[in-house]
Amino acid sequence: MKRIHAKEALGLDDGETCKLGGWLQEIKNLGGIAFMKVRDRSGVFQVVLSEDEMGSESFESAVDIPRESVVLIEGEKKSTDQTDLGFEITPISIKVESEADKPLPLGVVDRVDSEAGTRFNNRFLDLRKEEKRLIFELRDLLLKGLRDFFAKEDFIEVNTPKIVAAGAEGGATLFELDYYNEKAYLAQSPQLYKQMLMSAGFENVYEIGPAYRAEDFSTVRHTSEFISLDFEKSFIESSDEIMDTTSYMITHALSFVEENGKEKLEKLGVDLEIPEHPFKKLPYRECINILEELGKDWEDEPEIGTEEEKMLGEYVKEEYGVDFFFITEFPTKVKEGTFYAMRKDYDPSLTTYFDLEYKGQELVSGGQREHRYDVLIEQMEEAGVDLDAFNSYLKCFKYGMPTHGGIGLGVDRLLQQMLDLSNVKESILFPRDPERLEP
RNA sequence: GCCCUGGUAGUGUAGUGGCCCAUCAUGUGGCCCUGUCGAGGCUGCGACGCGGGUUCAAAUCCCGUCCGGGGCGCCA
Repeated sequence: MKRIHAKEALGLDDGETCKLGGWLQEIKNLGGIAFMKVRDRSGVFQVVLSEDEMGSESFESAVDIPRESVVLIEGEKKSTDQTDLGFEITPISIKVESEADKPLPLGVVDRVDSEAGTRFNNRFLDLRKEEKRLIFELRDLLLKGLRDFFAKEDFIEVNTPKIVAAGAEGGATLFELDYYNEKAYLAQSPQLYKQMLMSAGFENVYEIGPAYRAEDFSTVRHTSEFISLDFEKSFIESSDEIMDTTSYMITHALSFVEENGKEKLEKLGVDLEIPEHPFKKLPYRECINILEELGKDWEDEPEIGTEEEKMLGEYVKEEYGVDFFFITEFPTKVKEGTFYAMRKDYDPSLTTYFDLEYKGQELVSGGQREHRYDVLIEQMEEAGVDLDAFNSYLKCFKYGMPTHGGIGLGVDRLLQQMLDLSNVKESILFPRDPERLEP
């Protein structure tokens, strides 16, 4: 007999036999009668064990099965109003496919909390909890929603190398590795490759892939390995086009999640607000003014740091009732390392670069790139970049490069903020940070 | 990199110099219980991260070390 899920058994007639399988969540033994709670992907079903009907020996061996063992139950379906799913199983046979050790290093349904470190050390058990699995089912919907948008907008999905010879930014955040006796790095960003594809004439591309940063951080919004969504568009007139695409993309993806994940969102208690296109734009300089009005006082140069981001997030929420807003026209000084950022013609102290903030946290960074070879070289020299390391990148600017721009978005952060998760690591199956390489 | 916090049974905690051969819960073992769903009752098991030091006395104070959590910088 083929094994079916608990939800499917719901459709069976009373008295029909079926085979169900899953993880033995708990046994409530009342003496003479006992109830097994078995969990599969679709839900938790109940198996009724009666000593009178089974005989003492099989009753005793059944109630002795350790929690979280994998069991296969063949039995008769019986409707009842005494369980959540509306039925229970009277077993004909109970097979232990894989017995769980005792005690569990992490309780799946225990009435005590566990620390995040303990949970991540035993992530396979942690992920058995419905509320954890739902995060990843919603992540799946989010990625589907994003891909759905790009398909509609005529973008092609690409994959660029993750083993690279040079980084997009400074060297301090690069993971170094040995590449056939040559020095190589894990890619921080697909930035330079996306640009080369613009020169190749692909026009609209996007990539969803890992990015690596060797930063020594300790925050709830950083990880050493994250999934970056990057897109790049050619023949743009200004960075406004990039911002437009970004806000369409996000409204589309969040609507997709809401439409297809209503029940999941509800189970997690998330009230997902779908933003309206276009998103609010606040120039950097204006943000500084707002912050000053809010009572912010700088000793030196005014800057938008983490605290300021949160203040601005609260401000736009109150003032405009929105979770998303762009900080535009980043000063060239703030974007010092970003040598490929195009500056404003009318004021080279400003760039075309912007950030997108979601609930007071940085989610996206992007802008128009400098496509003019000579200007790019100047900016690289100014940034103190070793030009030789970027030969293969620079070459593509010499033989026909259209105007272009794009963004990088932290997918894990988007999910984190969307579901109000306390730490970005909760949105990653097996997160990496300076202290964690396993599991 | 700087700063703040913490490490006590499998899990989560109480205990800040003697009242601690360490509290409670959960778990786990044994026993009782025929409709549980945070089942219930009785009973047992199980821990002070590591190394030094101070003291008559250290889970508690000091130093070092290892390992968590968080803030800032930085960033997606």
